Amino acid sequence: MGRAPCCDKAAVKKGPWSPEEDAMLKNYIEEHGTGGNWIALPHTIGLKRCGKSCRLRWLNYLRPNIKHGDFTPEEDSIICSLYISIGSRWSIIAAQLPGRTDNDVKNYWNTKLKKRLLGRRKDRDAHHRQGAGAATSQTSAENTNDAGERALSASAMERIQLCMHLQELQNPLGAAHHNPVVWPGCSRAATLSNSSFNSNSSTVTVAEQAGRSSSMNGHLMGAQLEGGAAMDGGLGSPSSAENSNVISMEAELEELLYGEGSGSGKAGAVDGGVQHGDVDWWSYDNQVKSPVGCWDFTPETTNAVFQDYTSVYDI
DNA sequence: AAAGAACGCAACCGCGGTATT
DNA sequence: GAATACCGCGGTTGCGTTCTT
Repeated sequence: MGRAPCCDKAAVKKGPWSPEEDAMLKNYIEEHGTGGNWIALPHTIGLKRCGKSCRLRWLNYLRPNIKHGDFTPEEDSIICSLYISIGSRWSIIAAQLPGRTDNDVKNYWNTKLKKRLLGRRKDRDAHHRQGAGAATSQTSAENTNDAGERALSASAMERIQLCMHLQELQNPLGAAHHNPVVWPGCSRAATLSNSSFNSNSSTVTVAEQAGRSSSMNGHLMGAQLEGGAAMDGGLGSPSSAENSNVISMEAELEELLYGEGSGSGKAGAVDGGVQHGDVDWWSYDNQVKSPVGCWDFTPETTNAVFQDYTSVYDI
């Protein structure tokens, strides 16, 4: 038995909101509140809109104190850091940015930040494929790579790349993959109240929030470690069995990230990890002054952000 | 100046979680 | 405990705008 539709699709208007509709909704909610029932609200007002649509319009546009326009470097920093930590949990990330909505943050990440940070990945991939193609024809290793790309969500891949970069900044010789930010199950849960990212009104337990959803959308753990090795959102250090799985996972990730025979996973890494392979795929433009110049803040700032997270996760 | 491509944003869709009956 | 209804979230789409050729 399927779920009943929340509204009569044929009877509701779709598409952009008119100023009149905005005014009706805004006036009513400011005067009466939502009444705790978004589905009934449009009928009450006389709007030919779906209740969900009204809710979205209110939350993303009409609500007081909504901030529109450019994001500040501080906001960029928070978004990047939280994305690394918890992935595409936009509502949680937006909660740390007063006046920003999850939709705003999501759009900003997808259209600006992601491109800025990962824009060079295509180049790297193209370069990698070209090299592999020159050595052999379609190898099984390459096929494995492709399968891995499918298995790992884009979100997970991005987080891995970002974390490796940040860790290499902090410790160029260290194992970038031993990062509880990427492997949240490896460390104890901690709250953002210890970090610089807690809002005035709410303290978000990132690990809890991240583990709350059984689906773990876009999360590496959910995608790759289901079964015996699954690490369930942070309940202590992994067992030795888990460790061995993590190690094999790391090997797999190295394979995915750097290709066959990458060894330590640092193949081609130079100058504090700016480059992987032959492409400085973290750089945004040619005027990069620091390895993270694309973020418009200094390596010190970046390290501070990372330090926040290492402390949050009690490394 | 025109056409096509790329971009950015608002809105929609579908699903999972949770409260209620 | 099961069925139902609603809420909230993340992913995706559609379309207007801007940029490039």
